Amino acid sequence: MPQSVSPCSLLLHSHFLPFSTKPNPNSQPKPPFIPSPSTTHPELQQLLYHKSKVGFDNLHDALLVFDKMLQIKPLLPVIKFNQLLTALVRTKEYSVAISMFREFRLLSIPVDIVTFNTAIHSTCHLSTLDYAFSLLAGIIKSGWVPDVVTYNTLIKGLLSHDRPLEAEHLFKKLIIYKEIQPNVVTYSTIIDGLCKTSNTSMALKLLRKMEKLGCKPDAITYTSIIDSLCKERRVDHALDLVSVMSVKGIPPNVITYNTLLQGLCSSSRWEDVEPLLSEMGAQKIPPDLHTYNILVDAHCKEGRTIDAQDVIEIMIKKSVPPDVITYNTLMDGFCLTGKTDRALEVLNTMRNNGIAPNCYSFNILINGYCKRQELDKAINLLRQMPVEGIKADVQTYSTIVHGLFQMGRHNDVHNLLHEMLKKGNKPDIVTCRILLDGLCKNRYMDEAISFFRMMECKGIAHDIQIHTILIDGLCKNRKLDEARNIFDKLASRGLQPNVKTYTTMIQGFCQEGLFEEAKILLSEMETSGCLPNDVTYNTIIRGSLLNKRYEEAVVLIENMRAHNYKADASTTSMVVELFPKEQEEQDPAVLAFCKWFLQQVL
DNA sequence: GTAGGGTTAG
Repeated sequence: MPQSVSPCSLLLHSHFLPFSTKPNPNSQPKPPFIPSPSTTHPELQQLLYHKSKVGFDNLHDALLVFDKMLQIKPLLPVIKFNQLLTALVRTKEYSVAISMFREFRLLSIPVDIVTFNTAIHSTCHLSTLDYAFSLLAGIIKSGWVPDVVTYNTLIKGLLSHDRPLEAEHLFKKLIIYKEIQPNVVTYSTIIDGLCKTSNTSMALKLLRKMEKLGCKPDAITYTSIIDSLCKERRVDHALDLVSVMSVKGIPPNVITYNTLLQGLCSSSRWEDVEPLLSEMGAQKIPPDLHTYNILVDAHCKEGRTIDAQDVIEIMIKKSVPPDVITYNTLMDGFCLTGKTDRALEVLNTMRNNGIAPNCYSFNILINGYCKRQELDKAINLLRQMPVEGIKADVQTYSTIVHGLFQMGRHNDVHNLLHEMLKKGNKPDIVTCRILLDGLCKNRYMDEAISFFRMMECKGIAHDIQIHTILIDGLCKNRKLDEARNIFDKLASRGLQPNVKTYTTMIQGFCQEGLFEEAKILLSEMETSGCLPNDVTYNTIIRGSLLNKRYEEAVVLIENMRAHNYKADASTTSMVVELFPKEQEEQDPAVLAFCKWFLQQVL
């Protein structure tokens, strides 16, 4: 016989409430929800329907509803309990949803395939999928039949846990044994998985295949591929696909347009932004919060914080109030232009507008301070975080550690890393990169090499950036042979050098007078399909000057200009330095080169 | 009543 407070509720209260009772400051004030003995069944049922769409405001409400439901005799239909679980999923309380599902079973509350599917969905959001598959076994053992939703959920779960091969295997098995008829969600899920693992061409093939098999793709199917094409900088292809959608009578929605807008902005296709926004207007698709946030971000990344603020003004006028992401983006914009004081003002503005800063907000500002070498201000913010109920994360600590290393304050690094571990933050690959880089930059080369070996043993050194950092450290500390040794082993380790890796090694060769080797590596880089960037050109040009290869410098500079790259400050100042101070000491070749170069630059 | 797509930071 269920009590007024079920054992499950007690467990949940004691275990989860400390983290979930804080009211959400973003939500409008609402009358407190307390289902009382006078709450009628129809009221409760209506509330359940509503909450299954929007989620609960807090866990406490959810548990009160559950207790109330248990008191009703005869038991409410299964659909109502399913709505309760769905509401928990909407609140992102996945582990609570699973506990509650188990409670259903213990209390012999009837469940159906939808209940199981919702439980599986919750499980897929947690760290392990084992329970999801045991639920699948449970469905079959209990005599139910898993449906297409069950399998779609599991496929998505496998994909989001980085297990694409198992997802593919499951999909193929389902087809072969005719367990289910895949639908548009099945195909869209797999297409998105392919897109997110850089297999866009396979995704396009699957798109054609599903159509051939008579399954009509929808806007979501196309949006996944459009996003992938945009991220690969194939924006024109993405635009073509939108035309295809229109021809096929699949109208793009606001997410499709936002995806494209993001693609245009990241590819600096500003001239195409206005027309896209007009098209949205013509299609009667008003911009949403995401749309505005993309625009704010685009302006900020270009240093146009005034335009970004104008967009925010428009948002407010159009009743699309800015959220924490909007303000964080603006703060980042101010930090990018070195205006940390303005960024701090934004932090206060958001508080005044009733939007609570989150961990990101602090991380952005801390990063801004670290870049300006204002480490004490960064550390003050770190101390302010717990006061506001925000827990610093691994990124907060890594950012400050990076800043401390840049300032040469390696003694403070030690303490901060200890604090980070003590507070339960696990270092990630970025923390490792920062530590390795910091050791190299602070001339702890032997320690850096030992740290690298330790990472190798733990299996986390398999990362091109880690190798590049070590190669750079070795080169800068005049250990070219060791650097070269590691560089030569990259391919056999299955690592592909990137622009930075090549450029670092080229710099190493130039610095040691091995200009021929640098040139060979540059051509190797080009043949491998890795295009030199502005830094590569500036590096090898400085190398050619350092090695007195003026004629080659001329060719390289012309090459660089043909690619629309410019000489940077250090290349330019190097040329200026070359100008002999005394007329009599002039070397005609040097002088000719310098004159030519300055003509090019000025 | 359950499943699939888009925005911020080291």
